[in-house]
Amino acid sequence: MPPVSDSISEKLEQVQAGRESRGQRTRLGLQEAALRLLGHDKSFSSLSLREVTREAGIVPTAFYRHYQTMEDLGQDLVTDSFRTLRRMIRSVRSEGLPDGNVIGRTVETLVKHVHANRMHFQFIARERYGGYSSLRVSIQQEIRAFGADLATDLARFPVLDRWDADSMEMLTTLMVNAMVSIAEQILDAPQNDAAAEAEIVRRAERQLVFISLAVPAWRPIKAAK
Amino acid sequence: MPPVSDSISEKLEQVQAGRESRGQRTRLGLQEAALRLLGHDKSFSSLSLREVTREAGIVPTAFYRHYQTMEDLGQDLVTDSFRTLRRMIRSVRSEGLPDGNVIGRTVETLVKHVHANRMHFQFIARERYGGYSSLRVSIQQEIRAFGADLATDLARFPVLDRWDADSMEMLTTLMVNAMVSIAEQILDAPQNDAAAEAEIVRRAERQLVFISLAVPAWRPIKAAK
DNA sequence: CCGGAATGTCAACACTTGTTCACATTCAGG
DNA sequence: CCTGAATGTGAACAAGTGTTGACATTCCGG
Repeated sequence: MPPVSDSISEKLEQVQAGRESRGQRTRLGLQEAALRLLGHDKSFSSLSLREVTREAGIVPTAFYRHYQTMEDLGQDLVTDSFRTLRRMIRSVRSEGLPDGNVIGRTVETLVKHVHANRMHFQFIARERYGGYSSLRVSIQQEIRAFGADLATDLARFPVLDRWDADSMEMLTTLMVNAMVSIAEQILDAPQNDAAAEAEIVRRAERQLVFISLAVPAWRPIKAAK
Repeated sequence: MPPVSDSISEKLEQVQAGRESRGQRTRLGLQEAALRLLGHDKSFSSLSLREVTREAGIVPTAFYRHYQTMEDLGQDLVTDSFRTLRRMIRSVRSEGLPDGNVIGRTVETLVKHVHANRMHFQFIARERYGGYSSLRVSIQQEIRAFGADLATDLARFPVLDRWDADSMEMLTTLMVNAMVSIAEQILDAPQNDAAAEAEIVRRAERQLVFISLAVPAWRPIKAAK
């Protein structure tokens, strides 16, 4: 169970022998090198091709065997990062219907996954509004898709299944924004500071509880269609 | 009434003659040049010293007469951007107590000011989670301060004046996040597309109304102090 | 008006960058 | 096994970068 490469191995469907080809391996190496460099303060857009290849232990020209430009590498990172995100929400969904406090469990899993995929989340946070515009729109699209997923999940709740699409979208964007904010706070908090992190979690849960309080009071205009 | 320089002229209190000194002028020129370049897709961190001086119509070495490093220029831009933000909230506050729908007026003023200071807001959005870490923390501090301002404003409302500080902070961060999100959406929307913008405003108002619906249901634990 | 501080200019440096080309190595399949 | 494709390597280029030092200009206060 290699810790990272499985996210890649899913990608190649036509390679019958489970081993990744050499190309795929260094391709992955480039992605990991970029993520590693991103941790150290810089943003992806201010990351040079040579820097990445150097970190990946490869000569600059070899880069072109895999990507035409740095922007393409970024695209790969976007899709990969959101693959892990989707996996997360899938795991939450599979834990059955709301029995305990859903909010607490959701926040907990979110935090756990942010830690497990720290660099991917960092990349997303940094590129969401900075750097290459193509990456920006990709990220926005993926976030919207994530919100849609969340909507189908929420539709299984007692009251919400009667809501119109517009109201649903409003609620999900509100929650997605909250979750994004949580992830960013976790990333900015000092690592291995359990107290600070607990405080963040506490506040996040209070926020979500507060939001949920508005649900019964909302009158979704279903006839407006 | 020079459109931009007034935000700077406030700065110099010891210059008695209303005219800015040559130094202040080119200093301002550098800031404007940076903002101008930022509009064209790049982020501040991936902006070279020479690029800025070139845009400002100045030789690279002259830069050092005003700033020690690009990061310092960024700091100036941060404080300047938030000066306009504070001015905005002040204007909303001075419009008297809540008579009409507060939410509508707030969103409207926000959108107006985003347009009036488009490049400043763009800078903030881009650097909030990218690039130089020193700028990141400055921005976070300023945003927190903005939330505190909002809290004192909200404390004049009937119900909220009984809330404890913790609950107040939760509410303000929720609203600030919403406003930040609005600003970012406005920035990303195609300019001069009134329809798209109206849609954004509509959604934003619905979100804020929704949030406000939770207020009566919330039980602030004041004794928890 | 004049002398010193503030500001701006020019030339040069040592580096890094993206991209190219020709050449070496590795690999997979007939 | 051997051939062609995939992948990696090395040298070289033109251009851009941050920073330095010495020199010119502008400006303001005594």
